[in-house]
Amino acid sequence: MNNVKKALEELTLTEKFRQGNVRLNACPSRNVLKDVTSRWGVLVFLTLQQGTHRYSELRHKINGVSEKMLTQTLHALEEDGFVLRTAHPVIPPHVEYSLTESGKEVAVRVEELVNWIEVNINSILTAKDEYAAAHNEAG
Amino acid sequence: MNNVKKALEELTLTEKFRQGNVRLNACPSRNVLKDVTSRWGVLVFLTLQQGTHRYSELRHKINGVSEKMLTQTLHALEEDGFVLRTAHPVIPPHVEYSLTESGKEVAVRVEELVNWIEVNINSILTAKDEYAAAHNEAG
DNA sequence: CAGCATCCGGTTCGATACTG
DNA sequence: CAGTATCGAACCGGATGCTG
Repeated sequence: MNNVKKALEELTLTEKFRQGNVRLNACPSRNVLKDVTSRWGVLVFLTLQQGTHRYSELRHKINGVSEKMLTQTLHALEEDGFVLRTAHPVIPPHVEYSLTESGKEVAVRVEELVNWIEVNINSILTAKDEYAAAHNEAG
Repeated sequence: MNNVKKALEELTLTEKFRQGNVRLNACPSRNVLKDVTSRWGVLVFLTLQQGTHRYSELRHKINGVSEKMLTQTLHALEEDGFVLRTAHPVIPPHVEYSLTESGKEVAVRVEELVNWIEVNINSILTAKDEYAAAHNEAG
């Protein structure tokens, strides 16, 4: 089946990455981009840009995120070198997340994008209404 | 209009489900943000920023996108008022997609983000390697 | 050429329950 | 508090058939 074939190709890719220093000509930036622009990745950047946060603080501020997805998102961004994880060996556990230097670079660009959308959300919604009306006039 | 009123009520309901919060202002932008930062949304912005494209051209340039997802993405962005769809009534069909003014505004910000990542992809990958090494030193 | 409708396997998401 | 494990639900993406 195609599935097997595809899985095999992906395995090969994974192994290339694992074995280390192979710089693929295929764009790895798309993988990083996927982490950054992921649903919760964006919100993590926005939140951490305002300073260091604990896990529970992130969970509280990023409304709607599940534990699993927050953990998963933080892991990915940590692996990409955008987020720094600092675990204090105390009981109860105390873990802090902050942006690295490169993380801050990304964050300002993410913020510019989000900021534009928030500023223009009203005209966007208006356009949406008009679009819906135009496509639903027979209603 | 009744449509607007009803849409507003539905929006409020959606907000309650999505956020469980009273802040009506923060949430619609999150929906738009989701469209913009979606996996293929980003690539559509980047491609259309270079000019008008036909459906098949988009499908060809955005490597890996399926027909269904491209259609779905274009619909969402059109509804948000970022993409303009122009269908020429000829046989065979000729449909062109381009960015609206607000779409262009978004596109430049998306491009800045992507551009930074592409420029810094090497140091990001290096960091990734180091991270993997540090977490895998036992072999 | 540019879609839409549908089915289906695979992946991802998210709530719950549980661990250290 | 900060996660992990698990399972059902939702979503993604390919294939196919049909339309104009």
